Amino acid sequence: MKYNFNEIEAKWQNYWAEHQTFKAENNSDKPKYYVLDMFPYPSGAGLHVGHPLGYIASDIYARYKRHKGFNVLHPQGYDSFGLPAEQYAIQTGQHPAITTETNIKTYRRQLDQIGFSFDWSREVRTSNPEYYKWTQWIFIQLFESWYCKVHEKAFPISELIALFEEQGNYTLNESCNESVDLFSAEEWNSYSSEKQQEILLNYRLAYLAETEVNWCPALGTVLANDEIVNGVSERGGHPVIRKKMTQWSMRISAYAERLLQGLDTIDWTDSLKESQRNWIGKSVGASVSFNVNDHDEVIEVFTTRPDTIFGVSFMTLAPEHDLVSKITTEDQKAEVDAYIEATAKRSERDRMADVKTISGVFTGAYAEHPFTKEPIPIWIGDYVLAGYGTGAVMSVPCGDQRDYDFAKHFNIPIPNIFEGVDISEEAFGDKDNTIIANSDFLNGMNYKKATKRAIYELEQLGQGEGKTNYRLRDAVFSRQRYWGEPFPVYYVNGMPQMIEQKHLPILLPEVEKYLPTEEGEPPLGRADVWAWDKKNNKVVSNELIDNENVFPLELNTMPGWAGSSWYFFRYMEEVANRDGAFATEDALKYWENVDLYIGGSEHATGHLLYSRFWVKFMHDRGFVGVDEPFKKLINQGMILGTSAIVYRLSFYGCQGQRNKYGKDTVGDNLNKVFLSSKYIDEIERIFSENKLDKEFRLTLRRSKLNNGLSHSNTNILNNLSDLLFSITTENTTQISIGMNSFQNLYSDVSFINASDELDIEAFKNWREEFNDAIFIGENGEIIENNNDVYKVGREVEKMSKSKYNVVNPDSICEQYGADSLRLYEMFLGPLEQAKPWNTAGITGVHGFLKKLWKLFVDDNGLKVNDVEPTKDNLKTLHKTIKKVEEDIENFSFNTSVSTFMIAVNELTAQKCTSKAILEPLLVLISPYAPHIAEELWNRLGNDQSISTAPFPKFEEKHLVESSKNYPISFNGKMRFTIELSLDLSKEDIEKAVMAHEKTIAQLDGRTPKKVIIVPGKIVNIVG
RNA sequence: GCUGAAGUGGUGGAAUUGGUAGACACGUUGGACUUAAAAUCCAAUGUCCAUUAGGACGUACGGGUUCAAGUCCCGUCUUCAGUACCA
Repeated sequence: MKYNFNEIEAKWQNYWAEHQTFKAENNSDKPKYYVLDMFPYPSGAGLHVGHPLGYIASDIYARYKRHKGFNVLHPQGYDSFGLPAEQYAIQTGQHPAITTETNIKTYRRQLDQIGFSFDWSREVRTSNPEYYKWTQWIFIQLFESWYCKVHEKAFPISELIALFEEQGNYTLNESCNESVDLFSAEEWNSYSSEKQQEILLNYRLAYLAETEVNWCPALGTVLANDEIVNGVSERGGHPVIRKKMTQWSMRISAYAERLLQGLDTIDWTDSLKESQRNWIGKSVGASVSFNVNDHDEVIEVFTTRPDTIFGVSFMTLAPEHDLVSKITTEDQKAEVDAYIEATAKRSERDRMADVKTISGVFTGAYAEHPFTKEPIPIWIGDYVLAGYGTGAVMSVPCGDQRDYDFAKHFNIPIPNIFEGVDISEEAFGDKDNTIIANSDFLNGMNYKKATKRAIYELEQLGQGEGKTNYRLRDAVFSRQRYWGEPFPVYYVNGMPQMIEQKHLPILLPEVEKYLPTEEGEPPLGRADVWAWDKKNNKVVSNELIDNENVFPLELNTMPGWAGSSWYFFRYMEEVANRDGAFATEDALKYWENVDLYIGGSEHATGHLLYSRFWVKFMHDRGFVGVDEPFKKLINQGMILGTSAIVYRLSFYGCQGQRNKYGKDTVGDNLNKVFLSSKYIDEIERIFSENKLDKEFRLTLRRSKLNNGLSHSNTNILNNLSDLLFSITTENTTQISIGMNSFQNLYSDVSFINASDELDIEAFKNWREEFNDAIFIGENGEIIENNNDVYKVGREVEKMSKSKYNVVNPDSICEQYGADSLRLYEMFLGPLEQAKPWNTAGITGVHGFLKKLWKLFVDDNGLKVNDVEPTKDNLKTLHKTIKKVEEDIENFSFNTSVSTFMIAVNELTAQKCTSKAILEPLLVLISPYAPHIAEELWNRLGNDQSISTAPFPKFEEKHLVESSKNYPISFNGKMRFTIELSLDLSKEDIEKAVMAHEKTIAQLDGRTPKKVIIVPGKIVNIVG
């Protein structure tokens, strides 16, 4: 009986679906375990073999945990709002919902055929109204909250209002925008409701503010920093400019410290935590105010080195700094304006790339040193960034290399305030070995002490204080797009108002076109029915807007990360109970948070930071019990494609006589010629051995080679010469060939066999331009009727359509089966590592599955019986149990596949037919190759799914050995092995080894200086 | 620049605590079966020297510690990912 994987896999996929085998229970005596994948955006291209890698790993873990007696939640869904469907809608007019639905169908079919143990009954889609209702609800909660820095916690805004009414804002410490003025309780109470709302906006965690944004005119939308790659939009590569706009923002900066501290409580990789730490960018130091001479202005700076305050010899402002225009003197105005204009023209990209050029201008103004009262010249320079800190720095050239370079360049004095340090060549930045000098009351102190003292003195003067700065900026939350969550917001006199929870969801309106309006409004500006009737609590036609009862609704939509910041809670709730809340209290309490999260590292500073922020907020407000969403996180590495490259001659150098009609037919066939990769390697070798310039051309002449080169192998060129002349017309007398004579073209990888040989017929028929191609093969033949083979060059790079290296899982499943695909993806290498896909290798794991099958079934049917297992059988089984269990716990799935292969090879050699061995083996394999495991399990007479079977128990006693094959080394080099009993003492081992004939031969009469014996491991003889 | 990860046969990769480097698989070569191909099975396969026996070299490069180093320490180079001229 053959291993008919197609039939088996379809059978069990249907069985699992029908029996809801993987449905999680919210009431269970078992311990819970929540395994989650980053849900996919359903793109039109469907899945390629790289996508399921993480899903396969998480599925193995989920299935393993079920065997281990856990109640496992392993759901899946779709991040179904997003730009591609909208772009498609703009091009074709098809509603994004339809595109999305179609794509989801494809995804589901592809996912199903791989045999995942997802609980689809809990599926979520972020674009479903029943889902985004709760995204809108969370947004409202954020709007209705403020952050108290004293309690490090968010509270309802109503409590802040109560505080304002009682004591104004003089005494409060809360996270708010910088611009808020101080007011007393009386003043607050006297403000109009509008003014109060305006003030409150500065405190809300979701707030409306004018922000500088990355505006992409071509897409008509704002982009996040991580959506911009090299200064152009990630999608489409359009230019991006900076622009001020009124936008919804999220006050994630309030949570900077907690997001940082929380990293210590979760099991993520160091590199990922480090990314987040860098992104949050905490630096501890002081803020210092410098009074500007002859002005009322004060320059605020942030510094991490207040201890170097006496080393300040100038100040530098960002060219965009507000004070620049106020303090610049008449004399310097022209120069300053010119500089500002020049900077504005340079893109952010230019400014960042060009680190070496030092530029700046003196403003003519001076600030006063807080302690010495000396005047300090104020400069502007583009190395100071407006967006970080206060956009101004106190420059200490002796302690900071950039300040040093700037001072040197403009001949500004560089006072030395470090004891015993030479600063004639470069700045001294080593704060751990610093002793301060020439600094009044700081003299003789180290960095730590001087910092404390400087801050103390600044505080006495009222010109500074200790301060912690974070790089993390508030996150812009508005997108000028159609296919996203609409805001539950309408405007009364320009002030945003929330729609009450009971009227949610606010459904996305219909529009005729999905483009921004001609006036530059977002696509929702095209909706005719997009106004809020406050009396009747419903969305009504825009014509009814009267700004008394009917008001305009928000035109922006939410960004992609809104829906993905909380979806893991939605899965916790069974569909039947989903209406009343985003998840019930019981469900949240039972499932808590995600135990294992698997996904790509590209979300390190986006999704993974935003969802932590939302969860912390929801925790503060008591909506959830946990304050971190993902306990353990693993990033799967990318699966790369192995492109196949064919080399086409592309000629510039042919000479000869014209034909009798005077027509130039010289070499006219050569541009159809493809050379096998051997020739390319050889020619490259000849070029490098002779140190030839890339432009050099080898000259091939008819019937003789004349290139004047000394190299080891001219045969290949002679042979090539013969071949090429046989292809060209009679008139060709000379062919020049160089490194640039080859055009590297991609072949579709499906035309390549396991030995890198091209299927020439398939390639010729692939595209018209290749129909009459001529191939020169590895053995120096012009290929006709399989007389030679053509080998392609291979290159590992990202899978992409244009490189024809994309492999689709559908064809793999059809040809080898889902179990082979699953095993092979794991077998490729460590989960977290990037690795190339090469379909050729899949025969290895496929062959393994066939061997496994044959262990159970032969031509007469099932051959498993109740015979007593042998010692060897038991040893193999228990060795395998131990290794596989350790591997799964360590996410080392590649090595367990090898372990299975070894086990099956051994059991085959042992001719094992014992059910006591083979049945537990199936359970071990079932997380990896569930279909074949179910089938054989079923054939062994089990009527329950194998997924309910307990994981086999490892028993040490079967692995206990009585003897060991000792490696005997001489001076650390292993020479031979000796089989010795493990009971022997050190002395006995030494005796046995020294008496052995091979030892005597090896020593050749010498007496060893020393014999190292590690019982059970090794013997090393020195001397 | 900084941070993080990595560098092992022709290829993907093993070696989890310093103890037989190259497991497992692909590919290659030879053989069996077959009219033939596919499939399957058997054997060999790090490099070099040697008919054999055996030997030398070998985990990016240069040093070091150790009876023993892919693994630990110091220095250098290369690749990949992230990032911020961050005061």
